[in-house]
Amino acid sequence: MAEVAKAAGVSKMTASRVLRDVSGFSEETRDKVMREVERLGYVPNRIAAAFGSEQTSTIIGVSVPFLSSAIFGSVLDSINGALAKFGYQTMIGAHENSAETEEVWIKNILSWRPAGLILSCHSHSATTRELLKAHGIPVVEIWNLNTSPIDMSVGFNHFDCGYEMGEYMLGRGHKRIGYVGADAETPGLGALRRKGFVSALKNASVELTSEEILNDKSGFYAGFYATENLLNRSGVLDAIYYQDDNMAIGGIFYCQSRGISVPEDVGIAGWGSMEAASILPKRLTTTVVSTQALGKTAADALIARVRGEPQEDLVITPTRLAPGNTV
Amino acid sequence: MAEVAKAAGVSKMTASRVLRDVSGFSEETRDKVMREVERLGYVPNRIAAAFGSEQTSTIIGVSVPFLSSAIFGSVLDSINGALAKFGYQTMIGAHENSAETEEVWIKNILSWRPAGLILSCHSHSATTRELLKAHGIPVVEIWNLNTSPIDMSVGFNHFDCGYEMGEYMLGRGHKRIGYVGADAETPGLGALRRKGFVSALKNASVELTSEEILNDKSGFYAGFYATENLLNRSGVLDAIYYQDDNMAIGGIFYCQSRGISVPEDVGIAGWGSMEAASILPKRLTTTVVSTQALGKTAADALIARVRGEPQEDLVITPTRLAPGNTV
DNA sequence: TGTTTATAAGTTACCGGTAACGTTAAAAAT
DNA sequence: ATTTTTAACGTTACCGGTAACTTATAAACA
Repeated sequence: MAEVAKAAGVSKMTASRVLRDVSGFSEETRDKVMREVERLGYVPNRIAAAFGSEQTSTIIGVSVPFLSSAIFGSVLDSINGALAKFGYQTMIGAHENSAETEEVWIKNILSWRPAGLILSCHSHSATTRELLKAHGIPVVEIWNLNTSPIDMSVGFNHFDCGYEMGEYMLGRGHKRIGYVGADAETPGLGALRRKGFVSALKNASVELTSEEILNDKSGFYAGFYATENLLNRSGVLDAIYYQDDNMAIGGIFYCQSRGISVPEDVGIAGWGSMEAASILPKRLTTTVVSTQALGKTAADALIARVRGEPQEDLVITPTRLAPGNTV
Repeated sequence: MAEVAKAAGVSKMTASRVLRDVSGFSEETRDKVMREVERLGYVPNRIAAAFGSEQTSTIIGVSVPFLSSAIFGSVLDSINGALAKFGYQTMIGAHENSAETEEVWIKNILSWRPAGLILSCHSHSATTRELLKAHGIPVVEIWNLNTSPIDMSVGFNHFDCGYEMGEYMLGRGHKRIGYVGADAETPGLGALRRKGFVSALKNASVELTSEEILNDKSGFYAGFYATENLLNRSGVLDAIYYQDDNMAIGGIFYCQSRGISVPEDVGIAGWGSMEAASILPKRLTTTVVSTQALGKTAADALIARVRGEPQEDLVITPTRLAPGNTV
């Protein structure tokens, strides 16, 4: 910048002012400086800027369970787009549903003095909570609505999603009901939906007949395979609730391959309105969620807090049970 | 750090040495310093570190078309994991298959003085190429093997993938052949596979009978819908090559919904060995690719270059045509 | 014993910006 | 004509580490 300033015949400080577009320079000076910036191909050094102004950087840390998850990918896209628009850079982390991995990542990212963090879908270690509180950095926890957040929480109410689906299935007259999930060792929020689901059944004095929770990651084949296990083990079921749509689709395919009709022989419901469901011959009964809305809301909330604007601590992102033709 | 040093009764410099684990201190001193680090909850300031050591930062920029794409998500996971292991932070960007968006992102990330960049799946603007060459920063271009890369290239040979599939289809006796793609306005590398495919047909004096390239993003429903358009327009086809597996699956479902048998009435092939194909009743004919291998290879290549270790400029990630039961 | 060598520190200057404050000259108010 | 205000700059110090150098101490050696 010193070079640019010298070439433009002004002081470093004036060049800095022009580049940051703060007040204190004339139009004429701006032109002179910008011309030299262009000519010399000057690329500002944000490291020095972040360092010089005792402020935090324009980095925002975003952590998700896996980057390969389609549904979180779409949340990430939405967050990243919203943040980029306001001049923030996204630093990502994949915590793999482990509080330790998350803690390591958080320690790392805090050393970059980020302006804020967006954490998803995991309960944090004690150290993590302390660290974040001590730094007083804006944090949005997303995915599940957390009623006692570190700072802010934007998310779906997974328990209610499950509860609602439980009531719906009972309402359709089902009695022998199963559940299919994944990630047994590192439970995500599917576990919370299951809890809500089971709770709805309990209220009607119905027990979960059987369940199959794999150790694998969720996916089409996991759903296929788990359904096979479940049905082999428990015999006839009226309906099965799946951790998510992809697993439910796998279940539908298993049934199809064995000549089991859906929903006549067994009802199937998922969660998450995932894209794959769009090609099924029957519309999948599921809970519709907007990952776009979630991501944007979370990013906006974080930016508001960073800028010191008023912002609710809790924002629920609505979900809707969409009855299809599979239950 | 000054506080820590003072508390430990050593100089700032010694504390710095301990924290970076470079030589020049005793075990006793390390213990003293580390104890105070723990006690005071010191989190190092990497911004100051990157600034102080005229070096580049430990940030690595990674740009992909979309974060919501399942296949790139898996590449990202693999890259991020490999980079994190070596103490690098990933800054992501989504270029949405636009050279301008990419350019804006690159200018932004360069202001963070990253140690290196991983760019995917897009030809760059002239300004971008100049900027990167001028900065002399290590760059790996991934996804497609680029024979004249800015710096390094790690990828699949998309043209050959298409060519191979073209030959395979001809070998199965198909003559009236169609193509289905997406992203017409912002073509990715599906366009290159199509080119290879068409080229194989041409070599056997076969013209592409018909094609349907949507403006939408690729996906199950896009494949479903595009197949409907294609078949309505061109009547009977022997086989269809799809931009990727997800679209091919959509195509299979369209056929199923209309009572068209695969592969008896029409053959269907995709690309990318995507997870969804695992639940199909028939194994999908496709090209198997390893996104894991690609990501890890790219990250390793970049780190090698950053560290000044010897590293090939071009690394091809092998692909394999996997004949299934759909062609 | 004196000299060399290795190890463990401390000192100083500096990285490239920005905050805070000081200066100047022109415009506005009295 | 003088004072006050304001916009447009310039100066200086500083952010929190690290590189490069210097110094102190102890061990190894001729």
